[in-house]
Amino acid sequence: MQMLDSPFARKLTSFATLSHTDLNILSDLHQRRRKFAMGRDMVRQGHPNRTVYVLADGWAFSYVLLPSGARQIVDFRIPGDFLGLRSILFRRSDQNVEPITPIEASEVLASDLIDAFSKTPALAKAVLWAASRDESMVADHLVGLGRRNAAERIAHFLLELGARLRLVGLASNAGYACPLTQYHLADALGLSDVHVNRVLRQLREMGLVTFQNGRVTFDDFAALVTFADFEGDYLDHNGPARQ
Amino acid sequence: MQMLDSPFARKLTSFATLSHTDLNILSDLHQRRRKFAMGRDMVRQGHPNRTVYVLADGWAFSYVLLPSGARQIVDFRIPGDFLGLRSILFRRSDQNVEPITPIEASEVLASDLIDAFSKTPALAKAVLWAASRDESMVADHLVGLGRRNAAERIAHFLLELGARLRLVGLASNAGYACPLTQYHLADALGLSDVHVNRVLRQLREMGLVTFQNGRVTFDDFAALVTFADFEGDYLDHNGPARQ
DNA sequence: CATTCATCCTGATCGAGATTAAGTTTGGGT
DNA sequence: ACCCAAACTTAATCTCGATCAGGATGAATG
Repeated sequence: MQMLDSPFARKLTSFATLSHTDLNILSDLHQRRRKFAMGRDMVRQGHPNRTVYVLADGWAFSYVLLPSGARQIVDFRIPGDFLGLRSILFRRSDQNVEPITPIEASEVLASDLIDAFSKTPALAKAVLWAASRDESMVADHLVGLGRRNAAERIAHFLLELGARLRLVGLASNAGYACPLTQYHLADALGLSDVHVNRVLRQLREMGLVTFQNGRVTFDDFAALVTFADFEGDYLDHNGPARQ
Repeated sequence: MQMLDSPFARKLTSFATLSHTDLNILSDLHQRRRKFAMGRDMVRQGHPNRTVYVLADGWAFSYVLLPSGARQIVDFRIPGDFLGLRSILFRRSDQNVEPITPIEASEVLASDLIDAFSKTPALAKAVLWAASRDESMVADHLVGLGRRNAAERIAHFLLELGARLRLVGLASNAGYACPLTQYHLADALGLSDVHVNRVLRQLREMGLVTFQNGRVTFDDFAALVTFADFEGDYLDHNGPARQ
């Protein structure tokens, strides 16, 4: 069964909360694979949204456009993540989602997902857990924007992204492949592109981390963790609590 | 039944998604009323948390403390809100919660709440909806921090808070009672207390809004909405989608 | 092969907001 | 009536990061 090999299943099963039957029910929900080209919105602000996607391959990000023209990226979505989970109960999306790379995603009808809650309460738990985790990440992001300077912000962000990617086997302590541009970083971290470039150079010259050629390399992981005051543990082994 | 008059029930029922039996089951879960004195943490960062509270009366806020000593307030909780919802599945809290005023809250055991999901799937939906709404608010907050200047940020924040309070009958277009200090605003909005004071004066002198003596007064609501580029609709009638 | 276009890089200048360092108002306690 | 601690207010100075104005590179397109 393809499902059991996907980053999604890998993440969920790593918390050992879903039984095999649960996973099968979830697997049945996956209606079809869809591909999305980069640069065009998958979900649009203010539009009703009746489907959820599970990202199988590729990266995307959700963002808000302000009338000033400024763009704030709220978070990045990597393989194994839900796309548009929040908008299944909120009737319309308050954010846009745009692919960074070509995307493959499994489509799930929101109504099917909700109906499945009654069949397998464990699924409701898992989905609520995913939502909680998303909120946690957004909250962390928020703390960075509010109370960290540019260098700490960038360092922290790169570490956090690494921690998430490690969960689905796409990163190590050495580094990871990363399709983001410096513009993405700027819009996510509330900085100008120029300044992101400058600070990245500083971090590189300090021998902490290198962000270049589509790759993030941790030159001195321990020092970077100290510098950014990063606590990566909350993502690692905090699956749904077992009763 | 006391439950049906609470801000909590008022909010949930206003979306017409919970049946009376659902509400009764939820009501049975409320174990006991607890009071908390202001200034002392109800939930502490890094501590396990096995209970959820529903705020019946008073205000609180959740925050993160950075090693630099800086404090970032993630959000404010007002009557009708869950407290610690995120940490019921995340085994430990990544944030602190501190009362602003004396608090009265109903305690719900996390395990009871989760068990109830199997009895009434509608409850799972409602809880997921609450979590989604929380995430939406945090995301909005994030956008403000990233891409709005101090004045827009403060104006937007005061409007958003007003919209939330209106939902539970604690505010009107004229204004609302607000126990926050300027320090709270500063730590929520990533500004210094001094600058908050300055900008509040500017907003007052522009005839937009007055934040004084524990009260927020909208001197020119329409102008303020324009100034802050506020879209208050998403809170109003976006309850769980009806199938 | 020339030409766009996106990405990345750099230096100079400027401004929003932080910091510092006061003073004032308010309310509670004794 | 007094003291004290919060909360609030204001002004002067400094710093971080934005903005402006470029140039360099490589990949994709004609």
